[in-house]
Amino acid sequence: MAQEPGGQSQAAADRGYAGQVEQAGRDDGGSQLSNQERPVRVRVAPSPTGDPHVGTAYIALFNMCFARKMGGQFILRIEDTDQARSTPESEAAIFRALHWLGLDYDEGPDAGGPHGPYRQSERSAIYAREVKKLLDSGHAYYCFCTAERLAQVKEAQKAAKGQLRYDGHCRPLDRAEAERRVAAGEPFVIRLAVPATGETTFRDRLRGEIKFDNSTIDDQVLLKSDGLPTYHLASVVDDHLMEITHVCRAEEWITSTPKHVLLYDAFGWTAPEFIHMPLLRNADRSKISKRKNPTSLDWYRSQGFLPEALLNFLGLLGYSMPDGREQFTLAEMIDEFSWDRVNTTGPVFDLEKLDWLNGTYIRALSPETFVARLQAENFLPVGATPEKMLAAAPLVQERTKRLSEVADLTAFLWQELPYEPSALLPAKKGQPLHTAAETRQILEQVRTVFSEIAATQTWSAAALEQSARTLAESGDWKPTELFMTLRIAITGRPVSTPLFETMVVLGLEEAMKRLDHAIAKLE
RNA sequence: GGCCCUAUCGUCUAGCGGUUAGGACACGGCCCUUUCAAGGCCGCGAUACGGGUUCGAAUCCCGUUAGGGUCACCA
Repeated sequence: MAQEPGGQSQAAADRGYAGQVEQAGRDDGGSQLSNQERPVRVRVAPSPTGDPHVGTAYIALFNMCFARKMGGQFILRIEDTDQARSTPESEAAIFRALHWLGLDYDEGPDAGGPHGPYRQSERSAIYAREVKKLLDSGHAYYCFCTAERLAQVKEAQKAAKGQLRYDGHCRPLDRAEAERRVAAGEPFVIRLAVPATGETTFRDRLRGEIKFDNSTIDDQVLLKSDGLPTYHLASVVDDHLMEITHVCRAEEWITSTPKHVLLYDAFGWTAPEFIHMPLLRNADRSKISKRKNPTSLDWYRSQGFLPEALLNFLGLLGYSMPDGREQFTLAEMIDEFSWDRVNTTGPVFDLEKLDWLNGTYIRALSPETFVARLQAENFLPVGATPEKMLAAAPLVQERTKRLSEVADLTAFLWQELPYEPSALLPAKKGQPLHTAAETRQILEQVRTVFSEIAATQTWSAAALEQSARTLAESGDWKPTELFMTLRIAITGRPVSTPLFETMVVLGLEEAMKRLDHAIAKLE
C-alpha cells in the first residue's frame, strides 16, 4: 500500500510512542503477535437504540460460532456513545434477546470480564486519553467549524458536483492557538487527519483486498462536541484494548474500514482481521428495515418462534453446512464452522421459510416440552389448563408454525364457540344436502349412541368414529357429511383438529353438552 | 452523482474448469385422509448480458447492465 512519505515517517515515530505506552502498564492491547497467533477474541457491538435487532443476532451468531470453534472468547460491547438515542431499556432488551437465543457471551456489561467496562459511555476517559495521542502525533486536529458552515460547504460541493467531504478548513490551525480557543470554551470536535494522497488497503476475509484512494476518505470526526467519541474512534480504541483479533460485522461498514485502518496505523497498533458479513435484505433487496420486515427480536419471540429455530434460520442465510443439511443445532454449526462457507451476497430474509423451519422444530418437541414452552413464553390461552393442553399437544403441534397460533387453534377447547345453525347443514355448492330436521334427527341418534359408548366402553376416538360411521351409512348420510356436521357442533368451526381425538380431549360431558346445543339450534 | 460491495430457480443455497446444474422453502398436481395439517410421490423453475483465457467454463479475467451499501458531531 502506497502511503504518502509523510505518513510513513509518522507511522515510524508512532511505533516508538506505542512502545512507551506498553511500558506504562496495562494499555497494551496490541501485542506484537499477529492475529493468527493470538487467542481468538471477537465481539458484537450493538448500539442500544430501539428494539433488539435481528441483524445483531445474525452477526452475534457468526462471531459466536467462530469464537467457539477456535476456543476463543466472544464479547458483547454496548456502543452507547449516542447520548440522544441510547436507552437503558434498549440495552436490557439486547441482553434479554441474546440470552433468549442462547448467544451467551463470555464478557459483557452484565457478564463482567477483565477488559471492562463494556459500555462505551463508561469509557470516556480512555477515549480522551487516546485521542490526545493522535493530537500529539499530528494524526488528528481540532475543528471549530459550525454546523452552518459545514452545511454551506456541502451545498457548494453539491452544486459543483464535487465530492461531499469536509474541506479541511481547520486542519492548518496552529495547535497552541486551537487549545487557547478550547480553553476559552469554544465548542470543538477532533478530526482525523487523513493523508491527502496515497491509498489505504485492507484485506477482508471474505472478499480479499479492498482498496480506497485516500483522497476519497473524509477527515472523520473522532471526538464529538459533547466530548464523547464517534463510533470510529471508540470501536478502534476498544477493539485494541479488548484485544479483539477479528472484527466480524455487517457489510455496511466496509466503506468506513479504511478510516479504522488509518487509525490503527496512527496509533501504531496492529489492526484486527476484518470480516464483513453480507447484509440481510428485505424482499426488495434493500437493507433489512422495520418498515418492510419485522426486525425486532422481541417480535420473533412474541410470535412464538423458537430460539433454536430462529438461530438455525439465521445460520442458513449466507451460510451452508458442508453436507448441505438445513436443520442443525448451534453446537453442530459451531462444530463445522468455517469462513470459507460464508457467502458475500445479501440474503433476503424469507419469513415463509422461517415459518416452515419453526414448524419442524415445534413438531419435534415432546408434548411435555411443547406445553412447558407454551407456559414459559406465555402462550397458554386464557382458561387453558396444562393437563388438557398436554392431551391435545400431539394434535396441535402438527398444525402449528408459531406458538402464537396455538390460542386460536385450540380456542374451542376452552370455550364453546358461537356459530350459525345453518353451518350444521351439510351443503354442496350452496345447496343443502340434508334438511334441518334430518340433521337434527341424526344428531339425536349420534347422541344416543355416544351415550351408550360412554356407559359401556372406554371413551376412545376409534370407538366413536366406528359408531358414527355405522350410523351415517345406515342412513342416507355420507360419513364425511356427518363428520362435518359433528365438527361444527363440537368445535364451532369447519376447520379443526381431528374430530374424534378432539372429542376425547374435550371430555365426554362437554362433548355431549355441545351436541345438545347443536340439536337445540335446529329446533 | 463519487467511492465500495455483489450477481445460480420467485426465495435460501450446492457447485470451487469437464454435473442430465443438485437440495430446501414457496407454488401446482397426485396419493393418504374426517376438515385443516403433517407425510409420500411427481412437476414447474436458475447460471444477468457481452467479450476474452482454455480442448472445455456457473466456476478464471475484463467490460456492460442491474441490485445493494456508503458518503453525519448515528452507529
